[in-house]
Amino acid sequence: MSDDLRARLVTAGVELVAERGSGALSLREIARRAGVSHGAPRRWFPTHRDLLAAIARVGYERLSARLAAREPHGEPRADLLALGRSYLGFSRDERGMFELMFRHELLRGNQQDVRAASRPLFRVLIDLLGPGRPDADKVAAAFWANLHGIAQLGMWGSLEVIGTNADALLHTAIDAYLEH
Amino acid sequence: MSDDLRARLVTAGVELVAERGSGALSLREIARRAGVSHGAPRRWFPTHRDLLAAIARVGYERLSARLAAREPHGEPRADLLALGRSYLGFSRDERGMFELMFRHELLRGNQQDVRAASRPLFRVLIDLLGPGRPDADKVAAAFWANLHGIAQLGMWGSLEVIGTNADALLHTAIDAYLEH
DNA sequence: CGTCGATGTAGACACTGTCTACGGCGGATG
DNA sequence: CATCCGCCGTAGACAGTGTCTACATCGACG
Repeated sequence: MSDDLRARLVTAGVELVAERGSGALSLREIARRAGVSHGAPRRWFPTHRDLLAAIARVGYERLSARLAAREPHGEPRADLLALGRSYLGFSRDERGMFELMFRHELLRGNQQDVRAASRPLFRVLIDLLGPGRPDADKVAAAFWANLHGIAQLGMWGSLEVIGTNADALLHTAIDAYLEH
Repeated sequence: MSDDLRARLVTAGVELVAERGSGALSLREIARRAGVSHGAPRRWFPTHRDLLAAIARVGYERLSARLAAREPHGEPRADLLALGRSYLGFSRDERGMFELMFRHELLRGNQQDVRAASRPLFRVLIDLLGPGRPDADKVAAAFWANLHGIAQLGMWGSLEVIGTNADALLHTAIDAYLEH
């Protein structure tokens, strides 16, 4: 055995991205942190990208957990607000991980992980946004996109420049999508 | 003279990103394409990041031009649709450039360029979305975020998986933001 | 004509991801 | 018990990268 090293490499990457950002995730640095030589990761991950994808996967799980942790009020507006705040809060608190999770190159072979992570989010959004509509899935996807776009804008500081913040934009997005 | 080389390096980068994607923009490859040694760019751009930022800047200009090219119909819904399609079309046609333009590391010192590029877009959005509202700027920003999020989702193929497409999501976003 | 600053060259350096040969160790097999 | 064999990590090589520094070249100007 064992895939002990495999897990150790992933957690080393998770720590690294939290401490030093998504730019510090070189293969050799992760190996160094895990206490092995630079060739060792290759036994578990064929390529650097695969290791990064595995690290991003725990990001998806953490985001899912955070979104699931909220308890439904029953009132759509309050629930949407709580959900959106969880999402935006994650993008703020785990910024490096969030960047990693949605890197273009990584999403190539990883989009099924994204889908798996966003499926529960989707179901909740469908319940909250359009319980009877035939296009409820489209509405949920569009709101998802809105949420993600707000997170992005907030992350690279384009919002303070305009004189607003992510929470205010979340409110106006909810207003827009809730006016049935 | 001359800042001839400066311009040549930028256009070399623009060609390169169009042909081989945003991952092919190494400093040395750009220099090679411009026909100079790998040390030459340093005279004009202190660092690799600065060169990339200059390349992204022509992307901002192209996007602005594309958005400005549309002629207003006068009808908000049709105008929003045309505007959104221009944005989404750019993200599809100039994918590598679009990725480059919104890279996290680049936007550090470049966000004023983003702002300059998005200012005209903003004004149009304010006119179309909420001509009389006090929170018109927030509505415009939120719709901007929605548009951008849709472009992102479309780019990494998450939409076909759900069984929809960017244009359909654009329609539902417009529906949401145009109700009242 | 001589000097000097600007501009590009060439090489070094540390670092990266990938590939390959090798060593050691444990467990299965004879 | 002895002997393989396969797994797993090591170590070095290789090409490529961004940055830095010494050097060459060339044109303008006093």
